[in-house]
Amino acid sequence: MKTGIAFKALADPTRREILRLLDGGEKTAGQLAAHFPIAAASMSHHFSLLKQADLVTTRRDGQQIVYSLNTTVFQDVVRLLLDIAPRAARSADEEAKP
Amino acid sequence: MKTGIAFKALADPTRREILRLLDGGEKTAGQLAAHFPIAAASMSHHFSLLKQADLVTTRRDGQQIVYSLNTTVFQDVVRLLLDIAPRAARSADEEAKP
DNA sequence: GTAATAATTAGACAATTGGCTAAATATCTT
DNA sequence: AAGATATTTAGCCAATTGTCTAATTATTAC
Repeated sequence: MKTGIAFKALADPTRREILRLLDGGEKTAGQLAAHFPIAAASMSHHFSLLKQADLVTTRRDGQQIVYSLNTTVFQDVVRLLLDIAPRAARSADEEAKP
Repeated sequence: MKTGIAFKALADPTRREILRLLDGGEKTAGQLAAHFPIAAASMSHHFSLLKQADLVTTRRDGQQIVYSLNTTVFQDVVRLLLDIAPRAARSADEEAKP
């Protein structure tokens, strides 16, 4: 699994925000880009990283590329984070859904 | 909160492993360093980052510096990750403790 | 098939990163 | 106070990162 890449992907605030937006439902590259004061090309670079990490999937819809959150892999990452420090995580876990 | 820094701290495999070791209990800088094929000074740099992110705390015990996992902040990070994609996280969460 | 729109790729740039060695600091032992 | 041990700080370097503009590819509309 591409764990390392996933953590790196999460290290950037823009990419975290992209994932946040995608959790609300799939969006086109353009729709996503509109949320940031960054050149489209730079956004594309972020998309590429997220894809490498398998955190998002894409499909083409005509002229547009539609991005979706890969929930499966996102879940894997959460689990891996919990694995790093199961003890510490335990109580966060408890509190997460009371 | 220093969220961004925490995610950056997690982006490096060496640092993730340090946290993993610390989840087993506090350890001195030397004990931690012994687990890696990296110069002590380089390890010190990693420690410094983890401290900046508040993921570890330190105390001096004679000649040694003892590192501990800051479970509180680690939990915060887990929560923040869950916040990025609550929908996606939900099922990971479910499965985490059956 | 030509022009317009959406997105990506290519190449350049400064800034950051992770590693190193050497030097500095802090503590303990004698 | 001098030497040994543990750790950190200071510089240095190559590799990676995040951004940009310009050029390219893919699709749609005329």
